[in-house]
Amino acid sequence: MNVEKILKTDKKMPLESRTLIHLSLVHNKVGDIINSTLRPFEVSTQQFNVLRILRGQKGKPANLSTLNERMVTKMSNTTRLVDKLILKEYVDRTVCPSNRRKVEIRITEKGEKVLLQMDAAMSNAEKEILENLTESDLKNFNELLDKF
Amino acid sequence: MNVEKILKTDKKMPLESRTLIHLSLVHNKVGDIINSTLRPFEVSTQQFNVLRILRGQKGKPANLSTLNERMVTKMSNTTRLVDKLILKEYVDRTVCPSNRRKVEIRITEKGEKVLLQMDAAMSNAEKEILENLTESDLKNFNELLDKF
DNA sequence: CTACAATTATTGTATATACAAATGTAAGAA
DNA sequence: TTCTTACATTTGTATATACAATAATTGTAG
Repeated sequence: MNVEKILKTDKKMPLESRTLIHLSLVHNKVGDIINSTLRPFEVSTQQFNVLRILRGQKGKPANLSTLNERMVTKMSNTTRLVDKLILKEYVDRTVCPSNRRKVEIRITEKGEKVLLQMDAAMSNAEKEILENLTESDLKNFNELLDKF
Repeated sequence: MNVEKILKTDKKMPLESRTLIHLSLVHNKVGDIINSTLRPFEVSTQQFNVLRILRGQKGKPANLSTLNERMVTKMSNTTRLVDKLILKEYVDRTVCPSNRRKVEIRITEKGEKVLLQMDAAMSNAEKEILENLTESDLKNFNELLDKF
């Protein structure tokens, strides 16, 4: 990915701005690939993330705040995100008996099943996205990301 | 930025997935800072980008496809993005006389003026975002981004 | 010249997201 | 108890974005 070519400019950009633009371009490219990987399953990236988090709970239900902590979205969106997953019967939501302000969200059998299929597709997508990076590149890259 | 801490998990993630999540987290953080930097000026990041591109044209008008090429948005959104900038009187749009399918979009005096103020704010934001990265980090980082 | 295809931009519509306000529940003080 | 405050989630609303359909103009084959 060449920034100048994509932006169709030959102007010399300051390294700082160039870095942030570059980051954005890469993020977009990655996002596009992930979106189109998940499209056949009719879930968004965020919905996929919710499903993964719920599976990680290993039966233990998650409430909205927990989901929120581990995601990028805002609270209000998480509610509606879960609404959509419920419609697809991938998760269920019940009021928490010990504290009725809270909700308990769990992945369903059906949810687990489709999630497995998504995993396979996503794993391929990841390989495709990162095909030009060696393991040492990846480590290096993560270290740099840590500095942000 | 520590991925595991942010996701509040102690699970060992595969390096590949971790990298993509890490990238997303950093991108979000950067986006948040940029958004709040631009908020006082009541423009979105995309609107800011349009203004910068138009200034780069140095008087030469840009049409929608040109803007599009240099941005991440879709065509239809660019139309509405420009609509909003016109409302603020930061740009103007006229039908291209030589090819009436096209439009000519220019930054106005007023637009140039506020853009200068935004530049100053953004330059500070950039410094803040990148304060922990050395010049060699930045070069290194850009090289790695090129591999995506 | 006419008909059809290609180009450029806009509009319609559904979905997504941000932010603030509202709802319902719990916990603590007077 | 009742009042107040804090908590967890949901709803309302404005704005943003994606994608498909449409409109307007130009280019071109016959």
